[in-house]
Amino acid sequence: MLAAKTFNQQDRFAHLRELLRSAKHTVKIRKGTFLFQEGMAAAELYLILSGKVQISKICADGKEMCFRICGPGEIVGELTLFTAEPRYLLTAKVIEDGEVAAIKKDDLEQQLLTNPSLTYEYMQWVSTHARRTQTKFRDLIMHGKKGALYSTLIRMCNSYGVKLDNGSILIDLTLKNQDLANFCGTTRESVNRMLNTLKQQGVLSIKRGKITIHDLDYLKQEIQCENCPVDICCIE
Amino acid sequence: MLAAKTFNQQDRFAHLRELLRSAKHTVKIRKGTFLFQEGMAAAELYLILSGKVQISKICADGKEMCFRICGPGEIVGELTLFTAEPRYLLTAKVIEDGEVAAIKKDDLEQQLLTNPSLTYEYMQWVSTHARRTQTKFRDLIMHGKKGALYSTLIRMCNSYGVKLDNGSILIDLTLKNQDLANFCGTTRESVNRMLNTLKQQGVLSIKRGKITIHDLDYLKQEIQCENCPVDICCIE
DNA sequence: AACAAAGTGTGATTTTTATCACTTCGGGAT
DNA sequence: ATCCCGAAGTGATAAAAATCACACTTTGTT
Repeated sequence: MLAAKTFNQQDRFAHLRELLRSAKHTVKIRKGTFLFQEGMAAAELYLILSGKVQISKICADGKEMCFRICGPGEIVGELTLFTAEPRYLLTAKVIEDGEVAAIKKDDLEQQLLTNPSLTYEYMQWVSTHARRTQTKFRDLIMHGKKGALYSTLIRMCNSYGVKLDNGSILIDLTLKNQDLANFCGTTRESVNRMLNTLKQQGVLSIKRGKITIHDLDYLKQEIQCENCPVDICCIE
Repeated sequence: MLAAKTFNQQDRFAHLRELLRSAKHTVKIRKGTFLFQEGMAAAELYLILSGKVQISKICADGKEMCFRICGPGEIVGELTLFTAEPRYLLTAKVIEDGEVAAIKKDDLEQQLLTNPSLTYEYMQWVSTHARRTQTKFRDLIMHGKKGALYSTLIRMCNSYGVKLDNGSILIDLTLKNQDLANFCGTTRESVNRMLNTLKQQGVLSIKRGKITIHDLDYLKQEIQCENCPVDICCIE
């Protein structure tokens, strides 16, 4: 969310982004550490300046459900805004060194409420986010695990995809089978088997941990995709 | 959402509700008809005055995923707010005769942006909603179909539950096995078998289509419930 | 009361998904 | 080059869930 999308769309959230960029307080983040963990009291949210952060829910039994992978320009911790006793619901793990700007939740709330153009942008942003989450989970639940994987791949094309000359789309993230499994709510082995079938069918190929989708339409067809707008059909 | 909760909580959204109640234009709704259907251009949202409306997504292959069942005091169609080219994403089917107040989307947006206490309440409302949706779908995906059903039952206790003298909780809705299946993303038969097992274990009982939960803790334990706040742990 | 319609309950079977237990591959580090 | 390690790949099996087919109940209607 609030990402500098690879598939260009004009920036509907210019004021909001600008405000966040003006934050004075920045923090370096190191791979393997946590920006925050679920349950922690939350007083700040973060704008990623560089590096990558993975947002996920960690279960009591060790299972992990991954929601998004955030890069430069994205905000994390936004779900704590406008809540009475704010605690992080999710865990933010740093997966690539970088730096974040820390924004005090209270300050930001103040600004969002008092600056009209910010108010408007924020409402638009939250609304888009709600629609996105709803469609995403619908996909994850309604067409079995295969549907969950296909939907995840389609959304990743929209979130992290780079269009190649030959028309294929490179998902510009290094993803292990396990990572993908965590996005879909399935197992590493299942993901592996499904990916290999798709490889054999020529729907995609994988090189050095990066997936290239050759036949996006095939994936869309299989989950009865209705071609929702790109700002809805992406990873959170 | 914005429901007059059966489990009392003070009304954090008093101004918002009041505004909506003041809408002049009301419409009678008849069981079996649709308040709106997905894909339709959306210019209004609705406050339910009486009757019941079911919000769901209908798939190309006939499958249905149910999101919520709304009664008096609840708003439907809110996902269209602050979107550029508004279309309903979901379908609202009337399941009990009643009446709704229709609110012009544009008017409401105007009010939400210009009246500060409304702005604040709306932001709180949307935020709560986002957290709720996220935790709900996490439950639906992470613990298999049994987890999906248990989570749905727990949330229904919070949304529609009436506490009985003996400590049990009556879910005050007439639900068919198929309805529950649509909430959980599973089949009627699976729901039936799971419910019967729970009956035998004394966890719940069913009388005239209404479920009473005797051992809520059992359900919570099975899905590693972390006792999130009631305003998060309910049906949308 | 009799009947139809809708919904529930259940066995048998198939399909999907997870789990377990390995083997193989590929890219650093020594 | 060789060793090592984490990840990928894969067969065998078990468990979970869906599907099919049909009997049984309940509910509402004439």
